[in-house]
Amino acid sequence: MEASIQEVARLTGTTSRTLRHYQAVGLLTPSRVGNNGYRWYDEDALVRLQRILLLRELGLGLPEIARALEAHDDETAALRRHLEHLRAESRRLDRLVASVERTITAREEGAGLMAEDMFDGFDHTQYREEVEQRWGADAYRASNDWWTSMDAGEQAAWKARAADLTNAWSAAAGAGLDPTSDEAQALAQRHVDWLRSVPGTPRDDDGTPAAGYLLGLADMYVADDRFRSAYETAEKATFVRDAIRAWVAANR
Amino acid sequence: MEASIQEVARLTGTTSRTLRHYQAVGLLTPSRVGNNGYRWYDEDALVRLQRILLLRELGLGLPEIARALEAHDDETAALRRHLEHLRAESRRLDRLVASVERTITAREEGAGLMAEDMFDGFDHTQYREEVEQRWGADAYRASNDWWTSMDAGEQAAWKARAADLTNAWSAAAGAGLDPTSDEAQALAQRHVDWLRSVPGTPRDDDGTPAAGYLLGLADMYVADDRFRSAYETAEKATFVRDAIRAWVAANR
DNA sequence: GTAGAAGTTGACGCGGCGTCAACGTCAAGC
DNA sequence: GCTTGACGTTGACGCCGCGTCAACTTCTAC
Repeated sequence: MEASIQEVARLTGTTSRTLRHYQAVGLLTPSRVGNNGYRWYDEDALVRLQRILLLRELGLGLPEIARALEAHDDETAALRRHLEHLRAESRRLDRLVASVERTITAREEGAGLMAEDMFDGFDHTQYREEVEQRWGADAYRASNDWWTSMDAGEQAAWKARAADLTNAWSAAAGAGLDPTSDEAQALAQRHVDWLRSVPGTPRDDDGTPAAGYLLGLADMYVADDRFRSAYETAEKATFVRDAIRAWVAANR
Repeated sequence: MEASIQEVARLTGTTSRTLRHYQAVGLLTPSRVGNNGYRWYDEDALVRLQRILLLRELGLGLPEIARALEAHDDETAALRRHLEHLRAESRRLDRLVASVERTITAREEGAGLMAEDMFDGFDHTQYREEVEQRWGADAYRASNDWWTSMDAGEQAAWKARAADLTNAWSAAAGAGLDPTSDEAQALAQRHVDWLRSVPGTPRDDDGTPAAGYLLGLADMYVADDRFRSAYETAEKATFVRDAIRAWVAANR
């Protein structure tokens, strides 16, 4: 009629440690405790344990299980609440998976766009003439030479950095921030620093990227399909443009 | 050029506590520490922090982030591993959701089958005559009276108990256990105890459910479509039958 | 009497920080 | 020069659900 703690553990496929824990948190009290301290469980305790284990298998936390077992007919309600919770978790995971997939893709291909077409981009857009007039037609060749001189590992690292920057922009834009906020301006600073590290970038006398170049680039992010798609939506590309414009206004 | 810990926190949308933690786990070291102990972060540290935060947003753990940042071009590989992990988690959640849904359904409807048709079931099957001959035609009426005499709360509690038993059977059968294993026999014991608590159950002189009744019931779980579907598959219903048969053989 | 199985309590550990607590530092205003 | 308040520091506990020692007692069988 009564079972020892190990017998209960074997019967239910759990461990004695777990049973002690359940007692510690007030979830399952042994029906009897011998004067030697041994715990004994009767039929009722076993049934209660089964219900606990069932709810646990369904993913409920111990405190919720305790609450559900208090008011007996409230269990279905608890399950329904839990179901909502699980569904929300599932959606969160799905979004995460999509995010990771996008990041991997960005690092493999999108980064290439940033890295290789960032300069090349001018060749295909309405800005071409203007840019060539201002900074000369060999800016592309210079950057291309720089790029092809790196080995695969260096290129990969550089791509990753570019892709992360794109991702950070996307996240900031998606968070509903203001383009003039601290975070956005910090990103703009990173963006400028990143351009600064790129040979072929047109510069002012002090070596920093030229204000006109930055503004032209910012406009292009919105106007050019390929860049716009790198930032996912037109709204996000606009956010990037406005943040860079604000940065130029504040720092030049 | 350098930012204080709070400035960094504001810029990146995190907290100073987090930055200290990252230093404690060796993930991000301040570029400089004043002789007053204050931490200062430069451009490089900020870039590293951004990459950390990106990976964290994607759900990677701090140790994995540390590893990914060690070997720079290994980040994409880390993301790919992480993606697999996330997908597995997603599948697990989906299974959980399905399980919870099934349990709720079982408690609402399936339990009704156990509770109301458990006896009624005889009326529709090939076992009707046999059962009526052995235990009398008024067994159903007795149990029906008992059932209708409970209020809604009592009925709900009883349904939940019945549904849990069904669920436990389903889980045990799905786990690939042997019908004669300790766990399966514990379930059979619960099943018999449960029948024992039901008025109208044919009994032996000692008040326990009659062996013949148990065996008939066990056969019916496999033979009758409605019971078989309560246990989801024919294999699971067969598992229940075999476990009950083994229990009868061992205890009667 | 002794070995071995099974029981006990007590404690740390995990992940990623949030949240006190208790105290030092620095710039600004009186 | 003193106070005030913002900002900095280190240190420690808490969360969740137990797994996993450790150190010890109790029961059972030979």
